Amino acid sequence: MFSIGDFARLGGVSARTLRYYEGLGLLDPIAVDPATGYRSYSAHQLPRLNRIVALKDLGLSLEQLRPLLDDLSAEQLRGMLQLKRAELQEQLADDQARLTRVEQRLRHIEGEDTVPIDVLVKKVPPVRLAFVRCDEPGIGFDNMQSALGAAVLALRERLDAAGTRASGPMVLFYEDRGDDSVIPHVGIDIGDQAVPVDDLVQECTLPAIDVVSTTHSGGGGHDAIGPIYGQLARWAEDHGYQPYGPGRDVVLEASGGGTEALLELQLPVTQSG
Amino acid sequence: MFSIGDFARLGGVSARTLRYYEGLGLLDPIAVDPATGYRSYSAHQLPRLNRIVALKDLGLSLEQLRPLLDDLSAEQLRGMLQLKRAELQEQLADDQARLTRVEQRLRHIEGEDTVPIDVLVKKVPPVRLAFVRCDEPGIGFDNMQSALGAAVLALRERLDAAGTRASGPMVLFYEDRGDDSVIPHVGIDIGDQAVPVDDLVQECTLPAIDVVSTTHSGGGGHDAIGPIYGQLARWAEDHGYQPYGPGRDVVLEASGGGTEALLELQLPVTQSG
DNA sequence: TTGCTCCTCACGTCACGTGAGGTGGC
DNA sequence: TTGCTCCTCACGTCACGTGAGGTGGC
Repeated sequence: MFSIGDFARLGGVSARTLRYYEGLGLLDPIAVDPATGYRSYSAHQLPRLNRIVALKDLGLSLEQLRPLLDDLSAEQLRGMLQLKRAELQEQLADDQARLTRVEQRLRHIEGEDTVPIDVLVKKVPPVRLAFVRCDEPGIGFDNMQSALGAAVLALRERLDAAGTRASGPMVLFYEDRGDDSVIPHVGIDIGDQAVPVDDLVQECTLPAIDVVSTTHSGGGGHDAIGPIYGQLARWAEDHGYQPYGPGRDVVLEASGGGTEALLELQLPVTQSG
Repeated sequence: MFSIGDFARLGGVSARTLRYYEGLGLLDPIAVDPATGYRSYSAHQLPRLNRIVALKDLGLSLEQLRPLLDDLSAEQLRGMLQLKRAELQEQLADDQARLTRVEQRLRHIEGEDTVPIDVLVKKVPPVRLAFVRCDEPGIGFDNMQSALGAAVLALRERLDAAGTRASGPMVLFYEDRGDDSVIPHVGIDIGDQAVPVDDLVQECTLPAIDVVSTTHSGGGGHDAIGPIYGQLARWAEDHGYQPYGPGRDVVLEASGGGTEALLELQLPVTQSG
C-alpha cells in the first residue's frame, strides 16, 4: 500500500504521470479515499507500471502499448514491434537526410559556395497555353530579351483582338532541339477558352510535372538564369531528385513602372526513390 | 497580387498555414480588405515564403528560423545550423539505440529467449538501515530462506523492544566476500532514529546509487533470483550501462496470508557513456 | 441560382509540466 | 503552528488540420 508519491518514486515517474495514466485507464489505483480523494497503490501494480515505462521507452505511444498490457502474447508484441521498427527505420533515414543537408549547407557557407536556400519541390498542374515560338534565325543570347518582348506583345495583341481573356502569368518554356540548344516559347494560360490559331499563335497543353522551384528577381536578364538552373539541378540531386528536360520560367511580376521583374524558375524532376 | 489561395499554391503550402504565419508575424499579406477581410499577397513575398519552407525543412522551428529571415548573414545562419546539426546527431543516436533495442526484442521473441520487459533505470537515494548479518557457517542456498526469515524476526523483535519505528520495506543486500561468494544482510529503513547496536543488530547507510530494476513475484525462493540478476546484467549492457557489485532486493510485499511476496531487484550500474 | 473561395472562431493533436488555490496529517 | 503531501482544475506545448457557420464574387 503506497501513497501516490511513494509509488511514483518506486516506478521512476511523477505523481502527475500516474494521474494521467489513471485518466487514460492504463493504471487505476487500488483504492481512492472517498473523503479526501487520496489514492492508494499496491506493490503488485509495480510490474504493470514498469511495463508501461519500458514499452514507452521502445517508442510506443500510450495507445499502442495499451493492448500489450493485458495480452502479453508474443504475437501481439511482435506485431507492434515490427511496426515500430519500420517507423524507426524510416525516421532514421529522414533524419539522416536532413543532417546531410544541414552539413552540406554548412560546408557551402564556409566555402562561399552559393547555393540558393529558398528552393522547394512542388507539383505543377497541367496548363493550357496560347504560345508563340521564338526561333527566328538570328536570335541569340544577346537579343533574346528583345525577341521575347516582341513575342509577348504580339501574343497579347492577337488575344486581345480575339477577345480572349488571359489572366494568368506569362510562361517561358523551351523545347529541346536535340543539338544542345533549345527553342524558346512564350505562352500564357488561357484556361479552356478557344484561341485563334494561325502561323504565329498556337496552342498546347503542358503536362503536369513535379518541379524544383526557386525565385529570381529581375537583374541580369537571360545571362543570369543559366547558372541558377545549374544550382537547381545540383540542389535536386542533393535531395534525391533527378532533373530531366529543360525548365520553365513563370513571370510572376513583369518589370516596368519601377518594379523589378520576378521569375519563378521551375526545373522538372523525377523522384529517384 | 495574389489571393491567399493562389499564393498558397505558389508556395506549396495551405491557406491555413499562411494565416498561421501571419499570426506569428512571420509573413504579413501586403493588404487586407477592410470590408471583407480578404488578404492580398505580392509575388515579391514568394522568396520569403520559400525561405521559411526551406529552413523548416532543415529542421528549424518557426521561432528558430524567424531571425534568419531578416538577417541573412552567414554568421547567424551558421550558428543555427551548427546547433541543429548537434541536435540531429543526438537524435539520430537516440533513435538508433531505440531501433537496436526493438530489434533485439524481436530476436528474443523469435528465439524464445526470455529477457524481462519491465526493466527500468532509476536513482536510489541513500538509506539508513538497521541490519543483521546472515553469515553463520552452514548457511547455503538450501537453507538461506529460513536463515533470512529468522534474521528478519530477530531484527523486528529488537527494534520493537527498543521502540524504534521502522515503517519502510525490508532490504536484502550482499557484501562481496572477494572469493566469489557474498555475505547476505537483511536490513530495514530506520530514517534518522537511533538504534540499539549490539553483536546482532548493526547500522549503516547505504549510498545513493543508479540501478537497473525489475520486479519478481514470489515463487521459487532464492534459486529463482540468480538468473534474473543475470538478465538484469544483460539488459544493462544492452542499454549502455555497466553493472558493478552485488544487487539489493527490496521486499515490497512480504508473503503470507495468501499473498505472494513481491521483490524489487536492483542491480547497481554506472552509465558507460 | 450554384459553386468556389474566402472569412473567423475553436477544438484536437501527445504526454505530460507547471502553476493556482486549497486541504489533510504529523 | 509549520512543512509536506495530496487534491482538482486549467493553461501551455508545436504547427498546423479540420470542421462549423457564414459571406463575397462570378
